Amino acid sequence: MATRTDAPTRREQILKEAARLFAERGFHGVGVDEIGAAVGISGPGLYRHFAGKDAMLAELLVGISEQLLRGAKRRLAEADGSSAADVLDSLIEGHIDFALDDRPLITLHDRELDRLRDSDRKLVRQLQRQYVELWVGVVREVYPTLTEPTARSAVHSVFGLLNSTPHLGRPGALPGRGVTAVLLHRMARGAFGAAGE
Amino acid sequence: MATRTDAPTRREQILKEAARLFAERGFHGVGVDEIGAAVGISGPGLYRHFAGKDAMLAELLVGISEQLLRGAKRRLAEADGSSAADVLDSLIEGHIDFALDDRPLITLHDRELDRLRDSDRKLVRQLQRQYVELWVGVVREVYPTLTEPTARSAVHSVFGLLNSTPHLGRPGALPGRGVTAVLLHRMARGAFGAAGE
DNA sequence: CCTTCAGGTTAACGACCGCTAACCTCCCTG
DNA sequence: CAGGGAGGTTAGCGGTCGTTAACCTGAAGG
Repeated sequence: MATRTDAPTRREQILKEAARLFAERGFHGVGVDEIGAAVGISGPGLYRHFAGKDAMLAELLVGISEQLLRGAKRRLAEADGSSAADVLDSLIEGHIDFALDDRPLITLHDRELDRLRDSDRKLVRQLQRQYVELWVGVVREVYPTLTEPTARSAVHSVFGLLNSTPHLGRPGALPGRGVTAVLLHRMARGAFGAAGE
Repeated sequence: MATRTDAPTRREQILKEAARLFAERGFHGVGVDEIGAAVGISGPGLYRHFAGKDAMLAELLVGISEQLLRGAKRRLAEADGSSAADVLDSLIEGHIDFALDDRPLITLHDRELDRLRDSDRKLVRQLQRQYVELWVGVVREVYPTLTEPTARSAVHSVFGLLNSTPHLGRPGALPGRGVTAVLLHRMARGAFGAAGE
C-alpha cells in the first residue's frame, strides 16, 4: 500500500474540515459558509467540488463505513492461520486506531446517520451491519457460550466503549496515545471476557 | 419517595416529547412546530410554558445531570458500611437503569451539550464532572493500582459502554430488559477489572 | 354576572441558510 | 497567442425557523 506523501486535494481538505465541524456542532448546526471559511474559500465555492451539503455528509459516512469494513476484512484474511483470539485482538486494535486517529469521524458515524438520503442511509447501514456481523462471528468463536443476540449486544457495547475516546478530553490531555490504546484494548477484552463467562 | 400517580403536567409532556425528538433528529433538526404537534398544540403555544427552544434543552440537560448525580450520592450514602466493590456495583446498577429507562436523555446528555448558553453549559459540565469524580473515587478504592488519570479514562469508557443502549436496536428488540441489564453490568465490571489488572 | 387569567389560536416578521446565477481570473494547451 | 475550463467571487432568491403580537375562549372566584 503506497503511503501518501503528496498534498491533500481541495476535496479532501473540505471533507476533513466538514467532518470536524459536523462533529463539533452537528450537521444542521454548521453552515456552508463556515465550511468554506475553514478551507479559505467562501460558501458557494464549495459547490465546485460537491453537489451540496448533503453530499459531503454522505461521502464522509459511506467512506468511514467502507474503511472500517475493508480494514476488518483485511485483518480477518491476513490472520488466517492464527487463533480466533488473535483475530479478535487484531480487530480491536484496528478499531482503536480508527477511534484515536479519526475522532470526528467516529462521532459522526453514529450521530448523523439519519440526515442521509434514503439510498445512502441504506448503504451505510448495510456496511455497518456487515462490520458488526464480522465481529460477532469472531467473538462467538472465542466465546462459544455466547448466543448470537448476546454476542451482538456485547459487540455494540464494546463499540460504545472504544468510541468513547472523544469524551476523554482534548487531544493532548490524554495519558498518551499508546497508553490509552493499551488501556482501551484491555478493557475491551475484559468486557468480552465477562460477557462470555 | 412518593411514587407519582397523578397525570403528567403539560410541561412534563412537552419535555418528554422534546427529548425524544431532539434525540432522534438533533436539536437543530427539530422545529418548535413539531414539538407542539407532538403534544397536541401548535408551535407558538409552547411559549406559554417555556421561554424558548433553548430553555427546553437546558432544562432537560440540567435535569439529567442533577438526577444522575443525586442518585449516585444517595447510593454512596446508603451503602455506607458496604465494601467499595458493592458501592461500585450499586453505581453501575443505577447508571444502567437510567440508560435503559431514559434512552433519549442518555443520547442528549453527551450530544447536545454545546447548544447551551454559557452559564447552563458550565452548570451541566460541573454536575457531570462531579458525577465522574464520584465514580473515580470508588473505582480507585476497588482497584488501588489505578492512577487517577487512568481511572478517569476507564470511567469515561465504561460510560460509553453503558450508554450504548440506544444502539442495541429498537426498544422491544432487546433480549429482554433484565437480561440486557445483567449483561451490561458484567461487562462493565469486566472492563474495570481488566483496567485495574 | 362580570372579571380575570391560564392556555390556547393564527398571522406575520426578521434572520438565516442552502443553493443558483452571473461574472471574473488564472493557467494550461493546441 | 487565442481560448477554454477549473475554481473562485458576490448578489440574491426562496424557503424555513424561532419568536412575537394580537386575539380568542372557557372555567374559576368574588
